[in-house]
Amino acid sequence: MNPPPESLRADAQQNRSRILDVARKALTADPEASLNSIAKLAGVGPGTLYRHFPNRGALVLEIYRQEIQQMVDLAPALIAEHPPLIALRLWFDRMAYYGRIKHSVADALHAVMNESIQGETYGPMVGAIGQLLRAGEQAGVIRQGVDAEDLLLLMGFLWRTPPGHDGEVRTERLLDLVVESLKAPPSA
Amino acid sequence: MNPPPESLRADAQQNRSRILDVARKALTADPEASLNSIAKLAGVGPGTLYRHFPNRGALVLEIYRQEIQQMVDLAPALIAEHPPLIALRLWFDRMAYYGRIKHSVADALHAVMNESIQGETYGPMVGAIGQLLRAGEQAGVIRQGVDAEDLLLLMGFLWRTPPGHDGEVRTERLLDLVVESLKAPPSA
DNA sequence: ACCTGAACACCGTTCAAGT
DNA sequence: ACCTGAACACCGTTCAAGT
Repeated sequence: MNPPPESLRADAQQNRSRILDVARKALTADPEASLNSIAKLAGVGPGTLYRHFPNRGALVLEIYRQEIQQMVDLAPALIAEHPPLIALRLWFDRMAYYGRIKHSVADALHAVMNESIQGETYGPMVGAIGQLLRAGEQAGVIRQGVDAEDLLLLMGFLWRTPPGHDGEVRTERLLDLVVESLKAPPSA
Repeated sequence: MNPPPESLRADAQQNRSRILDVARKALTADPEASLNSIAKLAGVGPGTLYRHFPNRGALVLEIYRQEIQQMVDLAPALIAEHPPLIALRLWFDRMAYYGRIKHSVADALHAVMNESIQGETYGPMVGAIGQLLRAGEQAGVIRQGVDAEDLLLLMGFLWRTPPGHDGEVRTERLLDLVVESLKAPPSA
């Protein structure tokens, strides 16, 4: 799927793809694997790795890009074979699959930290949201049975909104959408 | 808000909070600031920093915990002062504020990488989602005007779902919820 | 044109010595 | 009981020397 540029010499192309293969496995196993250790596993000198990928980010990015490319190619394929709503659902299912097995190296890089943070903060945050939901339920303005953890998870987009004015507008729109979906149906 | 444990000697308490203050600023400015440099800025030896926080994660976690605590305390305060739906909205507004200024150090740690990844993958992913949405619009089963970027942002919870069976169930439930909200209203 | 691998500055982490 | 700071193994990165 992203063949190494043909402009490279044959041995350079081989090195490049062997580095990528090794790096994907090594970084999936241990997100903090050192670049020197990856070079050694790939059987090249550290300088060779740096010739192809000037820094850690460039290497991770290339691995990530290959995975993204798979997702992008999948969309038209699903549209061709399924009704639109099914296609959309299947596409997001695949995205969920990547998230689940942490096959995405970019994501895996954060896993260690997220785990420790999760344990200490998840509970209190869910508790706070639970209070807000219950207050609304008792007042009859929020529908029954909304799960606080679900809502926290869904609200995670807040942490990934692009900076700047556009991001704020988008955030507002999404917040409206979510809050709207929480409202209790008008009573009969 | 999280005063250093009283069991610590007075000078240790001072060191601990000075380290946290310095670390919050330093890590916000540069997510990759070294622990040795933080120790130096705080005017303590590296050993002292490690005595209080055995690794980088522990330090980041403590900073993060202080910020979470603010959010948790805010919930009952808002409930006391506003109608429930307003309280809920204000709380998430505050959460959005943290996301926006990247004041969360945990988040800032990922910023560098996210930026480069963003540029290269955001476009193609939005394009793929756009295709899926348009296919549904043309078939009349997805409502008009849903923004592909909005949807990608909202779907980000997929990357943060906890592993294991519970996570899968929750993911399914949220996917259902989102896909449901995309459906076109039954035509008159 | 590309690769190797020694070398450099710096990192996280430890621990003997101090107070 | 806590702090200091030298020291260690290792990291990312560079670059002269090779083919």
